[in-house]
Amino acid sequence: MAGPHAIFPNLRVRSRERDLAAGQTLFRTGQRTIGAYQVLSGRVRLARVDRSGRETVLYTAGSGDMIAEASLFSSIYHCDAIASTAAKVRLYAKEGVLAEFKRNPEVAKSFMTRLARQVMDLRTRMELRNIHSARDRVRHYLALHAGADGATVAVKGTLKELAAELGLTHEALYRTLARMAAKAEIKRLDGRIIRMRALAASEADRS
Amino acid sequence: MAGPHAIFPNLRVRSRERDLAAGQTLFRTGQRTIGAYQVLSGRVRLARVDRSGRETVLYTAGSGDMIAEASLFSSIYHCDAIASTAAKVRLYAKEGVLAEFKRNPEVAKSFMTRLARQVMDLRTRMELRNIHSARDRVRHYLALHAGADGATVAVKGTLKELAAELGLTHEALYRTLARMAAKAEIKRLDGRIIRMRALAASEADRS
DNA sequence: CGAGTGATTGACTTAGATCAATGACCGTGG
DNA sequence: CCACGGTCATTGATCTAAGTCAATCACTCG
Repeated sequence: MAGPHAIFPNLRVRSRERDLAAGQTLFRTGQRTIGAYQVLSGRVRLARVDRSGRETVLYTAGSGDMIAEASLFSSIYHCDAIASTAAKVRLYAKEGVLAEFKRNPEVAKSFMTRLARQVMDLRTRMELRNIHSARDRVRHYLALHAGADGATVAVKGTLKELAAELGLTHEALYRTLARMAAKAEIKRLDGRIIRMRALAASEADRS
Repeated sequence: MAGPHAIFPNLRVRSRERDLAAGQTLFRTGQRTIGAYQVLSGRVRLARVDRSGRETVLYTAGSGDMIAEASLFSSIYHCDAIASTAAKVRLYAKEGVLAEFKRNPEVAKSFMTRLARQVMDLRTRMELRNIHSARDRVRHYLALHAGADGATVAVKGTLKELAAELGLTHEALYRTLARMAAKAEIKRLDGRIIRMRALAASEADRS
């Protein structure tokens, strides 16, 4: 959970913090947009309610995540935002941000950069989720997150969190890592995972 | 596949079409960026090659998808782009686009809008992929894509494509739909799926 | 009219989800 | 200072839904 860094690091865009109790609504579909938010702590879910009255979760934002970016370019919110846990959020007021974009193209550019990176990240994650085998998913993740040496992967946060990011149950992840370690495909030291034989890892696949 | 609409509908940003043969490289990691591309037909994959020489696919772009948006803000490409099939792409030259952004904030804004929407879309898809049960995944999808009446879902493309989007095998999708239809949870007419009893769909879950 | 593809269904297998239990750690309040 | 409640890490046993392989039928396209 690296402490959430500000969305607009370079400049003082008008922003305001707000605390939410669990279950509290941040905004609702149809309300006029006042800006985008960054979740500083806790979890906030975006959801839509269909005609039948049941809620469909679109996304659950955790610490550091931004929500309602698109609201900067729209006059009303298109989904509801509700705090799933007690949470703290920072509001970036729409007019302030847009005015700053117009005034200062560099800020607009850095925001676009941020969005573009997010798109890439998300696509990468999607591709990961398309891999069905837990082992291959882990391999893919390790390959993508290897440090400069191509072998060492620093695990940020807990393994449970990693499991969630990989779309696996934590048990499945533990087992997969254990099996890979048993086969000397990886080694584990404290918070790091070392990929051994990054080469030639396609054969010898008996459990 | 709905004909790909131009990325910059409003104005004539310098763009150029290019045809790729299957297997042909569009760009490689480390090359200087010349711009972003939109895939007009065929499929282009983004991939990284790890130190061991094996390729990890980050994303496969189909007709209408944009790739390398982030390259507009970076001086080098960070992954390889290779045509998986014969393909046609449109290049939006970096300088032209960036200059236009600076000159015309509205264009920048519309591009940001596009990126923001993409982020939201991707997050929504991610949330979908977090659902493990095929049936619930289909339900979630239907709820999200219901038309104005809250019940009718127009299926764009083939069911196989839908299966891919849902992250299911086509067999699994066929079976799930068949089962839901058998239980009168949905009805199917030509290309549409009608959600019956959108309400009260949580009980009665025997196969 | 055959080749290619989508849609569909059957049979079988298995990987991963689920349920469950244990040990290590950690902070905290009494 | 230590016992207790909570969470993470780990492993075992079991079950089932979804993947895999395979076959069939309907269509469409040259």
